[in-house]
Amino acid sequence: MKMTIKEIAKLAGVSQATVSKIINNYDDVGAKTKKRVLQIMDEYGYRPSYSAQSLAKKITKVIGVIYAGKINANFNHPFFVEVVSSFKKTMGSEGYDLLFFSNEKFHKSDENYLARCQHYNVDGCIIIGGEEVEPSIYDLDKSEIPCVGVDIELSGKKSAYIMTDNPQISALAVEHFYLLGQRDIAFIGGKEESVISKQRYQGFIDEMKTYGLKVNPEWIVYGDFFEDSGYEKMEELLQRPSIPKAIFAASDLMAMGAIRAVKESGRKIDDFSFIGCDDIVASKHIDPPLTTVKQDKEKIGKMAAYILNDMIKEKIDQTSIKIDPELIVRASCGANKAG
Amino acid sequence: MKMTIKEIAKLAGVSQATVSKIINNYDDVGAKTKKRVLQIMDEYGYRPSYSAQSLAKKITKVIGVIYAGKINANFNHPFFVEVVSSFKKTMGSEGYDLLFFSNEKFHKSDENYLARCQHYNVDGCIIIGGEEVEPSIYDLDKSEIPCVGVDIELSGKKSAYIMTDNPQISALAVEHFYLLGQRDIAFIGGKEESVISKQRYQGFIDEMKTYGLKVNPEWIVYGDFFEDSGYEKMEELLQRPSIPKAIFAASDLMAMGAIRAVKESGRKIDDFSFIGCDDIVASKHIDPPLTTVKQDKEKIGKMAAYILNDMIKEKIDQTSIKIDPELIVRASCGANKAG
DNA sequence: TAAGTCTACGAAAACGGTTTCGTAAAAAGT
DNA sequence: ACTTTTTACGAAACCGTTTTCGTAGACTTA
Repeated sequence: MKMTIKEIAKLAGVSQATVSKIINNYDDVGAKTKKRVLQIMDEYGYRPSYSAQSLAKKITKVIGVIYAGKINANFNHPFFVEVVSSFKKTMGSEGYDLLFFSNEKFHKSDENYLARCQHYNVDGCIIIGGEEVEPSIYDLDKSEIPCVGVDIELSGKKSAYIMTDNPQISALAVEHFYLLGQRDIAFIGGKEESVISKQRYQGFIDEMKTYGLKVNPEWIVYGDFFEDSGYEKMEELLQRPSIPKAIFAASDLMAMGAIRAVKESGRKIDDFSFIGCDDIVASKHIDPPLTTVKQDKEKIGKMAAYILNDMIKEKIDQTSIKIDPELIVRASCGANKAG
Repeated sequence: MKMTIKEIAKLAGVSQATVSKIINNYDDVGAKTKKRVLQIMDEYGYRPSYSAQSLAKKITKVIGVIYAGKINANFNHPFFVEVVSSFKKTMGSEGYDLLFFSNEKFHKSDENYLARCQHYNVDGCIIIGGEEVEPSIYDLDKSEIPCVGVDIELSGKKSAYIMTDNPQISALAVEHFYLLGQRDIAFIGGKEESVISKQRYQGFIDEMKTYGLKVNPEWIVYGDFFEDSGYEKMEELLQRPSIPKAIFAASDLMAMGAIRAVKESGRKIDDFSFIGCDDIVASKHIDPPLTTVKQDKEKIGKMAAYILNDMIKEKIDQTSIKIDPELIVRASCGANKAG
């Protein structure tokens, strides 16, 4: 049965206060008493109640995990899975558990994320961006709760954010295409409303300009980072009066979709060049192996954890960090294809 | 600033009790009073404290998510990501949030999962198997906390579990190979200690027997469900005095690794046939497109949620469910390759 | 109009801990 | 041997809710 601190105290013949002190490692409790109480706690499998504890202390040791989008889609996007996995690992070693908010609730009530965080009294939270952001996120951002954003720009004084250098991502892709002789370059962005899409678009435009390449507005399209959208958008591209030969997709998944589209259209895949973004596990296995701009997901997750920790401990505030991307060359735009 | 129920009560000129009743939709509170209090709560952005609430009621509306393995690896395995994603969605619509336990804590203390669940007083939990299971899981299993297992057999009276019909998975694979004329079939299992590996192995053996095929013990190897292990195990297989021509891998990721291994060995990929398991997103894109035994991840997650819900509401107990697998034929064992 | 029902609300006891502060006894200092 | 310090512990207030039960007054009913 479920023991309470009171019962343990009685069994041990001490006061609640003493038991509590033992739980919390106070040093004003005698060695033999401590041993005896510990032994009793163990024997009865006593565990302090989290609710009671976090009510009394004002600390929860829980971090809220929030997918900023309206549809929670990114929960299973490989990029975010890896980022969150890394984040979880390092937060875990700091003693935090992760609370994933379901945004299905929004359909039934007027609750918002700030309310949820306050309700649970989380010590801090991580906000996953990459989509059009649910407006209530910004209330959270402005609040007193430490927040770290990934792929979303936060500006509150208890907020920080981290993302790969997005313009740089596009620059790397465009440069690679350029050096390979490609001139007809298309851009398949992610969710158009997201910051990262805008930044990647801007980086794309700028780098094209740098190389004196002209960007064809008909070749700028937007998906949602997932495979299906890459397929659809590539289909559209293939309908254009003039068809691009080099495709930069803002995610590997979309690049995979795009490749599938040209294959299914019956065209020769070798007539096209593809560069993706993320470098997910599958990218090296697909046909053709995908050249991509790698994001350091492990590092992003780890850094996010460090930042959040420091913010919770009030050691820092309001930072923003950019991580360098890296071009991974595989076979999806073999040099021989250009011209 | 953070309001409490007491302050709201004072502002509204009513008692705490009345405010509480409004929060909890009691019907013994007057309409005008209710309106007034509601308006004040809204104005001050009042949110009841989760800790206080769950201390007073005995309900948390939180589900614990536990990866049974010692290393938490499955957190980012595509199969489990999709299962959990589906689970999350349907639990979310029932008003539950998900608490992911970090098992890093184990390195620092003697805490176990039951303790954690009791500590947080979760309403129920989902346990993700597929690995060698951390022993304390079974204490949880035997406890009063409703548990649903995925790919792990639970036996407590408040426990249930769900998994794909594993022997059937192997049977489908072996049959397909057989009908294609393959006779030299190897088996790359997942974590050898896991139930699902054992069941798939058994299914493999049995079906081989059914077709009068002899199983070569040298061709039975075990990885860990991830890509690297598939690569390594295939490398080993390629060292054998006699080399198998058909490989059934217990996960698509391992199949991908195996394919990579034969490619890198310089052998012709078309001389080998591969069947994977799971049907993850990438499988259709790889080279060659992977024939695989699909697991219905969406359904597994959803069913797990339904079961858990029913158990929490004490409508059922101790069920176990098997989901049918489905063979998805692609190009990785083209009929022309057999012989 | 007296008695019985409702309605709307509040007092107060939980829920299971933490933490401040006070103090008796033991140890140390002189 | 007497004061001072330290050690080990407990009383009690508090954290923010929920929930039972009691009751004053308004409303019905006969």
